[in-house]
Amino acid sequence: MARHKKAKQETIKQETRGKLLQAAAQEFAEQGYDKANVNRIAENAGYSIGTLYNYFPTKRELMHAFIEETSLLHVNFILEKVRLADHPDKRLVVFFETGFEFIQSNIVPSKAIFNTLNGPDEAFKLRLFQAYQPLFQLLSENVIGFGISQEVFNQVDPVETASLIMLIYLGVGSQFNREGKLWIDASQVSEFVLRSLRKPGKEKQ
Amino acid sequence: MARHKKAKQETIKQETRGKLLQAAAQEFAEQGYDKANVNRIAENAGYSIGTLYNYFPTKRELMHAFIEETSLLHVNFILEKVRLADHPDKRLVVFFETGFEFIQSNIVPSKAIFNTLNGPDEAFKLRLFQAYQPLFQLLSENVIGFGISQEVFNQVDPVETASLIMLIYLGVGSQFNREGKLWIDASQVSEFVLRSLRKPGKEKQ
Amino acid sequence: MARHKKAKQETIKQETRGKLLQAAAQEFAEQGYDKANVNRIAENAGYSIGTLYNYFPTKRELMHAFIEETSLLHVNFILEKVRLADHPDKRLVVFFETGFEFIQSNIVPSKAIFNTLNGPDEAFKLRLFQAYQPLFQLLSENVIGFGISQEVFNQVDPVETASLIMLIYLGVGSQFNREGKLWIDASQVSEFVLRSLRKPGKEKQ
Amino acid sequence: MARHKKAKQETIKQETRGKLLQAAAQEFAEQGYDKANVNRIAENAGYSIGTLYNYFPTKRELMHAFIEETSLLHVNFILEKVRLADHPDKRLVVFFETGFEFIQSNIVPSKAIFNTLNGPDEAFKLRLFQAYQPLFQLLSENVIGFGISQEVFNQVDPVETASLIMLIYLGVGSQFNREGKLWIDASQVSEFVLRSLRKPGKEKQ
DNA sequence: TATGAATGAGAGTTCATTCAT
DNA sequence: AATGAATGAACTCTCATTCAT
Repeated sequence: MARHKKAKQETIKQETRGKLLQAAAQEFAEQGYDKANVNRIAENAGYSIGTLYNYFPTKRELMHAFIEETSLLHVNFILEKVRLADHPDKRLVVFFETGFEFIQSNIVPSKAIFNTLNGPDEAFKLRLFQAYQPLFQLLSENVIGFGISQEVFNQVDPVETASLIMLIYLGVGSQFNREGKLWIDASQVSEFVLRSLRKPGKEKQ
Repeated sequence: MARHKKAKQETIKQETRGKLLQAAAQEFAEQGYDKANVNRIAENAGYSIGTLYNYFPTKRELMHAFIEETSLLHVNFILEKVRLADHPDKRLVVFFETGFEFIQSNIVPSKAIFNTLNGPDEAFKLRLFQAYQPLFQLLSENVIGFGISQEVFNQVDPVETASLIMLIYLGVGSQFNREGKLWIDASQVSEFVLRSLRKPGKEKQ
Repeated sequence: MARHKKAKQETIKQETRGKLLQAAAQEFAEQGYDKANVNRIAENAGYSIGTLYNYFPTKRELMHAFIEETSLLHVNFILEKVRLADHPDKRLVVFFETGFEFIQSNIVPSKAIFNTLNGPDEAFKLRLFQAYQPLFQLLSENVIGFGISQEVFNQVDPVETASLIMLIYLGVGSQFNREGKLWIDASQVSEFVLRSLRKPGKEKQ
Repeated sequence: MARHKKAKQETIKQETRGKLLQAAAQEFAEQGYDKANVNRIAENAGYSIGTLYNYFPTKRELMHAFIEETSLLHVNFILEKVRLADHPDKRLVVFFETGFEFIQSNIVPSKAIFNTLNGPDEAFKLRLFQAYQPLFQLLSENVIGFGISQEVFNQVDPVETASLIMLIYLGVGSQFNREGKLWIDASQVSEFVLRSLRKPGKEKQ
């Protein structure tokens, strides 16, 4: 087989895979993992059920692939932007801003992720926690730890505080209306958190 | 039928119903609603499937009954205790303390409730939100609004802030290990929140 | 036990039995035998399921009792009236008149009977055919045979013709609207049949 | 997919559907709708229960499909033949002849249809009445109305008389023995009806 | 590479019947 | 004579998965 033909086939495969994952996200978001129907996923993606099974050997593997794919995008999107800020306050603000921005422009997969995050399946949860580990580390080291070392934030436990902030982020993020609008502004959330973190007398002007 | 006989039958019914609901809580907690198996619930409760269906006409109704029952206990447990405190700070502390206490002494039903709260079923969520409405009202009026009027708390939006606190409460509460131990102390959580709420210069000694 | 007490008990039993049969008729009429629910029958009769089973050992037996009871009333009602008429024409007219009259004043049990008559259960059908045998005999002997011997009717096969007339009677009788009104008059039906039976030149004036 | 492959698959589907419908007819005929067992239908057709449900989404839909299919055959079979006759007498004779012929060569589905026609399910009945509407129209217009206009038949109400004839047809047709033999000849039935319809002095030689 | 007809274990639900009271 | 809580076999329907084409 000619080399260019192989490359073309590869492209086709990636496209098919992408469409299937997108349809899976939709289904997982609407129905949750347990009620999600693989036949319907294949159909909505425009392929036969046989094709889906050529790409993902089981329903669980499909879910795994979806988790991996989405969380990677999610994490990278936030990571890049946060690191550009230099002040601890600014980093926290950017964290919530970009985080919510990602959610709002990816409502469907985000909803599926949030459902899974609080669902009963421990194996899925573990995968998600691992996938979101970089975000957690970013918060505890590059935001809170950084803020403490800069003497801008109170002497709190970075790990526990990072957990609380993650929890707030995910809690707020998981509640949006049908248009993907959150019920609270990113700025208000960061305000709330910063008031708790900042050393007295160190308020930003 | 003799009066005492009727009363006795009523007792029997309540006992059966209770056992079934308890087994349901266990199953819902372990499996989530969709994977929960009504046959297993009946069996674990020590009854046949027919008996379960004599008490609850569908799996959904069983879930509804469980939600109603548990959330009522949960809400009342917190409500009573919080109202006894007179200082806004104290009320918030008591809110988290009694809240987490309830969760720790009712791990199984709590887990089922938290799963549902973030699950894909909107109808269940609605029921839960309605059931937890009193708790939300307590926070926004009797804690935050009260704190603002006492000039102890900052001039924040009581409703939005109550939402954030509920979210923190539920987020923290939903993550406990097998023994029902939370990963963070109630006192640390209230510390975090109070630092954000308190007016500068109004810290409790 | 005193004799009058026994008699009183007997009366109570008959009353209970009657109410149960009435409720059974209603249920059989609305649902057909297979979908009929014995628990519902007991409930609608105002008794517990246990009581129903004290009177009728199985659902089938309940049906049998209902068939026996109703068909006996039905047959006797017609038999008595038809025999009073002396002219063959008149007998046929009375047959349809009293037959439809019975149906209209007993819509509920009649509907149940007609359903059963054309239902898939051969055992029930057999019972019904036996129960309606007297009516069939009345037609073939006392109406058609009588008409032929009186040289008023054509020389037809009395048995086959009786079957056709029974069929017409039951067919017409099984189609009434909600108020029990038939779609055709008894007189029109007997007209139709008499035109076929009567010898030319023997029309009644 | 190659064109001939698609066509082949279509053929397979039609074959499977046909076998399932045939097995359904058998089961409906023997048991009636309520006691009919879909698992048994699938098994007797030589397929798994899953396959049956790939073709018919519910038991009711299976029944609907069966009704539609069978009644169409039944009606068309009679319609074509009756229209070929030119004399009103002949048309009635042909109506009964071809009607009973169809029943005798399709005993199983016919039995299922007759059961349904007199069963308790109003929705099924409605469908059947609609499906047999053309036959009814044929009788009232092309047979009876035609006979009256030709001055061969008495001045009867065409609609009511058509109903009576339909009723006789269905009543006679629904009673056959195990070999599908009816208890009366088509000729005897048409004799009976024609004697009632024909104008005096217009008897066919 | 893509297809989709076929599968069957497993789920929720019904209801005739029992029996201790 | 009357009760009704309890039973469990049987039923309809779902859907992840297979495999021959």
